[in-house]
Amino acid sequence: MASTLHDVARLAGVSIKTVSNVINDYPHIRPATKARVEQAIADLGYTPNLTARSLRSGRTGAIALAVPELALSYFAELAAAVIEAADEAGVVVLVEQTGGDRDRELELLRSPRLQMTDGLIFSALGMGQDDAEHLERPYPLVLLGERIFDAPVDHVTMRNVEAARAATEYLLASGRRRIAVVGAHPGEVIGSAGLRLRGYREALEAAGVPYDDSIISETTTWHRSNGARGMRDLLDRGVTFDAVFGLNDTLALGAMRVLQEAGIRVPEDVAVMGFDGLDEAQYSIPSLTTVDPGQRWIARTAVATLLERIRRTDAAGEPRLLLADFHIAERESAPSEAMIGA
Amino acid sequence: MASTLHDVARLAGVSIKTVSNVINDYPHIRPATKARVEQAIADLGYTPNLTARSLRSGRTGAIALAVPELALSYFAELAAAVIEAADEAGVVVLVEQTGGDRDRELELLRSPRLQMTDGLIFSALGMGQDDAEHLERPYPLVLLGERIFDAPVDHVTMRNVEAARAATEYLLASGRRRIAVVGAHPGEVIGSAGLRLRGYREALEAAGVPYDDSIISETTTWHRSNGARGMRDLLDRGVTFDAVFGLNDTLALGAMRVLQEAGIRVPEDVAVMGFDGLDEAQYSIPSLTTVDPGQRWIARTAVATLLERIRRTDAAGEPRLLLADFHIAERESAPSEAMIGA
DNA sequence: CTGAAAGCGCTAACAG
DNA sequence: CTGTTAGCGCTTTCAG
Repeated sequence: MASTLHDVARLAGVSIKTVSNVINDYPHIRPATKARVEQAIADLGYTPNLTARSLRSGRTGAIALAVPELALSYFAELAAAVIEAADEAGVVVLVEQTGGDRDRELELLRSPRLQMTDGLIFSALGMGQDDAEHLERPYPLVLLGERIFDAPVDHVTMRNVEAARAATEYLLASGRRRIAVVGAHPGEVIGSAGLRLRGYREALEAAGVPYDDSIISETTTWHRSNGARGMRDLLDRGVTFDAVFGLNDTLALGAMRVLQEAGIRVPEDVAVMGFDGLDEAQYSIPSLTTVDPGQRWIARTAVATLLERIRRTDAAGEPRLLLADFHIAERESAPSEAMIGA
Repeated sequence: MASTLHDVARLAGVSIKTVSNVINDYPHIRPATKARVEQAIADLGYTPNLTARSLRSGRTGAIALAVPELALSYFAELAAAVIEAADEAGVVVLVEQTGGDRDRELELLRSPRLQMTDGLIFSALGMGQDDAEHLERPYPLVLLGERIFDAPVDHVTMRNVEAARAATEYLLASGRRRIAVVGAHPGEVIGSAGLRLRGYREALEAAGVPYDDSIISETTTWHRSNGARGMRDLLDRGVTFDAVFGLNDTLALGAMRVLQEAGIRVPEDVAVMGFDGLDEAQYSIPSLTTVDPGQRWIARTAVATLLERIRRTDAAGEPRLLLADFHIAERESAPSEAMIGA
């Protein structure tokens, strides 16, 4: 079926090595020979067999990306950015879904399937700090997410605490004092929820505003329905608040919907702030003010770091922690002080 | 580094063939031998080298999925479903993004990278009917989408015309007569926009409602902002309508936002209908009535069909056209007749 | 039931 | 500048 180096060599009347040289454009080849070989390649429609090349070189030209769930916008956007960055580097991406399940994550880390790739970008969600050791494998790995820190691997992530603190400060600066939270994880310290809640508390404390857990709503997963449910809980409790901080955009959008159903005006009665900087946050009604934690930078940096590790596997160097810059995307659901003044 | 069959064979004191037999659980092995080999495998932490296996067998255990853009919810959900189905079959998925660009789609079809996979699920968007011939390749391929029909490949897709017709009939049945459309593609006959518009026209005609192109808004791409812009156009034209059919959910959501900004009540003044059955359509305010064209079925069927082709590449059989069932997901933005009566 | 050996298509020493 | 050759690690006849 497909032609091989031998076929090309035979047709061009040269040896297999010469053909190989042409393909990998080895510098010293007589132009005439080169032309003859190229002609033969064209005639046969020859393409090198990548599997054979992989076996020989130990490189596949593919990387793996593991995320909890592609259908979650955050991970879809992450995957899109990773694939784009990889494509620019001439590398393809194999995408795995773990469902955010610890066992499946651990299983993936030991999976022989990973041999089909040169390295892994791993967005952990189910695993916790105690599982850090499982990340130590003789295989290029870049960790994303905020479930595990100080593991012996490169880690690209966002400034959760600082970004959540900035978001809360923004709400405080706009005059809000009773800021409810949707999406807290019971007792969590590390992890997106725990860290963001910490940033929230730090901002309150710095401003001298008391922390009140009656306006903190907890949920396990971060789908839109959870944001809606969380807000319903808050309303049912009969507590008062003048702002809501959704620990991610999806939650904030769900919460905003319930607010509006209840006849509460956004932002006049209650301001809403999200976290993630999703595309769709621009198109809700009202559009969602959110903190963009630098996801595209994270994707690009993860790919660059992984490829770097793959290239120089020998001179490993210390594992690095790389943190993205964040910024607040001010929109309608939570205008800044200035806008209110206007 | 990694141990090989030879290492295992040496440790177990058997030949390499015996080890291979154990791994591929060949039936007739003496239990004692088998146990000894398994012990050696465990001791060495041996895992078979998949690249070598691929070279030998000609199979990679991976398939490719090409979509325009993962950040579009529709394709993210499609990819999630494809990966899940593939995973159940023990196959991994390499995801490529084409940007919906014809040249990149054609390039992908000839890409040597595809050798790293056993087959391709190809969601074409930029290519048109005239490019059908390019799909005829000596490589298992399943086509998705509605840009190309009657190509010599398996094609899994939705009933665009019928589903759009049903959506329109639903609006007509609920008493709407002036149904605007957002997202039409100028002059398109085949393709999602063209086919869905045809279904729309068929329904109007059957009901004796005149088609009026002053309430048809055109757009090239199908992002949320296009839906918003389309609706603004309609409002600027000063035309009247009592319903909007967004040719996909994203457009419908964008359009709905603009309606509400303009103080037009949904569904009281204008009903809104989408197309795609996206998860997020459940969480908008109001929730979006939409037609679910059977995307999950499409994903599962595409994977099953592709694996089937890969398995029996010899007895090819005729290319098949597989069409998903659709249904209308009735929600708040467009209540049915019955609901209005209630 | 198990061993020996060929070869998938390619790259890279090593010769010439 | 180009040819020969030895594997990468595995599967698979073909013998025993």
